[in-house]
Amino acid sequence: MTVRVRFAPSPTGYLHIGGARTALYNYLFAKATGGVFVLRIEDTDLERSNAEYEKLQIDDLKWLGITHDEGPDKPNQKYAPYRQSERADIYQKYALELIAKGLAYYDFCTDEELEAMKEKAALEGRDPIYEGKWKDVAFYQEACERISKGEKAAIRFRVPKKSYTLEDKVKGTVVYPENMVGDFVIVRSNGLPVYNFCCVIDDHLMEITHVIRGEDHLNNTVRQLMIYEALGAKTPEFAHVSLLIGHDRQKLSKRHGATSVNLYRNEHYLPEAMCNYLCLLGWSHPTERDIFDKTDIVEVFSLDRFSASPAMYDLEKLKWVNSEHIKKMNNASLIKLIEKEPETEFFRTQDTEWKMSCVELMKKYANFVTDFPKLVNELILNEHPEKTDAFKEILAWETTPKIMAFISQEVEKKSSDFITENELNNWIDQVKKNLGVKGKPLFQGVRAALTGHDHGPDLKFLIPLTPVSVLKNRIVHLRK
RNA sequence: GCUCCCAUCGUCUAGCCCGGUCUAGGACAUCGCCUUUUCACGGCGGUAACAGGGGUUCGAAUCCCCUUGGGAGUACCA
Repeated sequence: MTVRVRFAPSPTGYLHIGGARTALYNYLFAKATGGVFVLRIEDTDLERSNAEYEKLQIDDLKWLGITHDEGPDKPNQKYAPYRQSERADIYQKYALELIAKGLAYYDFCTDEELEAMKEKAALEGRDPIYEGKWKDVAFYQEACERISKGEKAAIRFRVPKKSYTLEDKVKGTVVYPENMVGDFVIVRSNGLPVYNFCCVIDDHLMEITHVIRGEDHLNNTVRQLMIYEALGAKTPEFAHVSLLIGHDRQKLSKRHGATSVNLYRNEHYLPEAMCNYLCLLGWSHPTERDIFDKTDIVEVFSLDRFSASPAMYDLEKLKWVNSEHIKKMNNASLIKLIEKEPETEFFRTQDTEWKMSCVELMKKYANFVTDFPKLVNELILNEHPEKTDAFKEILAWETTPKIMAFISQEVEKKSSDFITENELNNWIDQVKKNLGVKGKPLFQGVRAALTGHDHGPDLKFLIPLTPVSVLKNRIVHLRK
């Protein structure tokens, strides 16, 4: 039996970090088992759903490299359509079937009646469980007549009086007691079916074998178990992954800041890093590796390494993972990415050799691709570096002004575009011999004279990357 | 409230299922030291956790119960 998994987002907003994580787990599981990854759109809530969001979410998924085998954007597929809004007749058919079997019934209650029931229940300290006004099979004939006359009614599922047990891949055995839920609506009075109903029918019809989704669905599952049973359908395996939480330990949501994938995409985070980090929240590598890409992980991915407790989404660690992926990346690809960044004219117009050594040097300090232009501007192109206290302190050493005078004189003499590492070493040697400076005063002095900073990348790599024209202007600025 | 789920360093986690090898391992962050004739690189190291209480057992982070804490669900949303 081939594994078939699905990711089923509602197109009611941007792709969320948490959604991306569940999608990733499904994708990984499909790849690891040679299975099929299905994308299904759960857009039965017409008021909140929006086709634009569907497209945006698919784009974000694609950006992350989480590609589906089946979905609404692919033609001629066996299980189509993949949008719930296009499957209304299917749900209708099954709902009618359940009514015919007495497993569901029409409910003519008005919103006001329902509201009154809820208030009464709240007052009595009970759960607002539907009392079953139209539950009696004796109403069946009457209900059918009213419906055939065009009257509107919701369809409710008749909840069996028994408890249910789920063997969850992550949570273990979960027991849902009898009376946990009241008869619930499966089709709204406007004719549109409801999530718990569609979901089961689709998973059944699409032959989904494993449902990997967020823990927020764990309580829902009992309703779904009931429907599988009523349908006489085989239940898939379930894996309820723990939720992502924010710093306040609440379920991650918009108010925690950057929680949509497109924000990270816009900031040019590396998609591989994003997946790497997301994968690690709630799942652990069998050999405790923490930097990997999808191809590595597919070989070892399994459902038995999930943590059962929620995981806090932490930007600091994401940052680190991203920086590790930058270091891992080859320089040529990195250069391509950097050149797509704004304000990189100078970078783009240099020769390959320059770019290669620049990237090689800067990647040690960059956490994000967007750091490269910043680094280049700050470290290489800045002609007017801020004279920090640390710089002024170095300037106050008695040897520093002498070093500056010498360096300035040497730089002034240069007519080439760049100075070489050898030339730099030469200057350092001369300062050492002629001025008798060595050790910390020497290097700090030379660094201060050339860069205006008290720290930074190795001078022998940094200075040969800096245009002589910049050096000249910078030194004038620094000596003032 | 009710139902379900969860509980190891500040954070992500390994270990738990199959009790001894755990004076609890790794990673991020943080701190310190070393090295590179300077430094934001690199190397090494430190601080830091089994929520509490009862059992079971020769022995419990690991099994059971209770308490506490946290989370989720409780819709004609998904």
